[in-house]
Amino acid sequence: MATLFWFRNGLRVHDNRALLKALDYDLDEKTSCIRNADKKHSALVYPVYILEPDRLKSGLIGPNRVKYLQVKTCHCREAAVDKSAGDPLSKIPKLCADYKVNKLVFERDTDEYCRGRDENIKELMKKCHVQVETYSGHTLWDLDDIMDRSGGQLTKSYGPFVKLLEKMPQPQNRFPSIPTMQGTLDPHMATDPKYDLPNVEDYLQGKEPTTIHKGGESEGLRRLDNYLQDTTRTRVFRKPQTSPIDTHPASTTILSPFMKFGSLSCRTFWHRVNEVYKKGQHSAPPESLIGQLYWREFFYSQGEVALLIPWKGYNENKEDEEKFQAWAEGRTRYPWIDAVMHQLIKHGWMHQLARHCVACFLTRGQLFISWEKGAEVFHKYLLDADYNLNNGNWLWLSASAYYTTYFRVYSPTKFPQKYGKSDGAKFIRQFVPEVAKLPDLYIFEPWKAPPSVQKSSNCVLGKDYPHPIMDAENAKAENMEIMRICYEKKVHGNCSPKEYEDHMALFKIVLAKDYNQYGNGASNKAPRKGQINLETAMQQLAKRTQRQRENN
DNA sequence: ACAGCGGTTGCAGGT
DNA sequence: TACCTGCAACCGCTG
Repeated sequence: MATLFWFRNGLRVHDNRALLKALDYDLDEKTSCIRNADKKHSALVYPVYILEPDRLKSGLIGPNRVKYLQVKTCHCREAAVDKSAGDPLSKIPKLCADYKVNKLVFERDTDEYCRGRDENIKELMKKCHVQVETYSGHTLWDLDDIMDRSGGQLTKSYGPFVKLLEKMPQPQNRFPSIPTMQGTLDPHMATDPKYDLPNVEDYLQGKEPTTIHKGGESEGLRRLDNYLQDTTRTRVFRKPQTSPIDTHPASTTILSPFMKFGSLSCRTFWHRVNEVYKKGQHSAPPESLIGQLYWREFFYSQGEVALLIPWKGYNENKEDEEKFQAWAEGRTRYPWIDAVMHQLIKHGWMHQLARHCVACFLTRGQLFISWEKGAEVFHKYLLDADYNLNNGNWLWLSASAYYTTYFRVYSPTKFPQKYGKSDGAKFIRQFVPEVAKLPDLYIFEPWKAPPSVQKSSNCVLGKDYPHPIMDAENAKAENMEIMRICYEKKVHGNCSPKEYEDHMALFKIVLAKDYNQYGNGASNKAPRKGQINLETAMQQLAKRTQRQRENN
């Protein structure tokens, strides 16, 4: 009899509990040791990876991530992987029949779509009399254990969540790499061309991959080694202190794509970092390197949240749709925003704070367009695109849930200058050639360059380079006022279903931009100290811009 | 029940 | 350069 091992995430042979189980190793779960490492294998194991053409062809996945799957995603190349393509619901039963399999093993998935798909597979397998074994492995803790420990009511705040994690037993130690797969595989696998790696050329949509980032298990482990070699950097790592404009080298680890595919084990990451922490003082969550792993755990653990802020984007008018497209393609003519979007499209990776800037711009900052539309664009282009983490971060940043200080808005012009004018300018020049010749002084705001400078920089506004799609300061003031009203009426994050009707009624009012009705006057609460309505906000803005003009 | 506290990463203007 | 405050006053969680 034989076992089918289905690779999805968890594309690795190091610390792969599910794969070891499929190979019928006797594991000591307490010490993460293999008791019978030199065992003689009696059953055949067929590892498969199934490309899902519907998902690849639908345009939901860009060429960079498609290509990422083609590189040696894990050492299993040596073991040969069936190049199956098709819908798993029809493919898996067929593979089971072809290989005369009586057991299917895979690592449990974390997202909605995959969990639903896996439930269907389990039902099918019941009918085929194939036993199904699944194992947790993509997260540091089994997500069910986290939920149990929280008493079914999981906090929406990171701090208490970390306290919860710290009360849990330590993450399981990493399992050793598989001793050998020799003798377990169908001997034909080594020579039969159908076991070659999947050919993904068909799914590239005629576009060439442009990313500079490499994938694969070896590369992930090498990157981790390389980063941890600098023990001081590892110990003092504080995420908000790292820089979004550093590219060569980046100021963070860029291990997220490996974590997404599971070609680097989160337990390997956790234990290796903690080994370095033993060498001296170190930073702590949320800012530390371990803290980053806990953010991942946080968003994987979160369930549904109510989405009540009336973002634009679904009954959109033409103007909003054009603005959305401009954002998505890096044509807002705010060079920092466009540069980050071009980095996304070209390389498939940006620093977290760069993601914040463009996400803020699309949602509560400037365009007030739904975070879901932004999340779709990120999902298509990011190498590390992950349903839970992507959506969770968009909810956070748009202040739809989790994060509530909506009045802290990233400036599309000032933010990149925090890291030094010349370095910020260098980043923009890398990705927005139209403004590359502008001096550092004007590259963040080309429309402020005097005509002579525009001319000598081949960047004449309205001729070589269009004007911005809207005034960021005005849009910010207007949107912040809508957000203020939403928050005042508790139209955000998690609300109880019984409040829903009230909120729906408010939507209509907010959507109709009837701000003043719902500003100070119509509120049943006394106005808070300092509360302003839209009109006042606009007046203040006018005053500020007047002052700026005088100073210039 | 409710006041007080803490919250990964804002900005502008100051020392 | 690194840190301070004022802005206006949000939320979830804790005791």
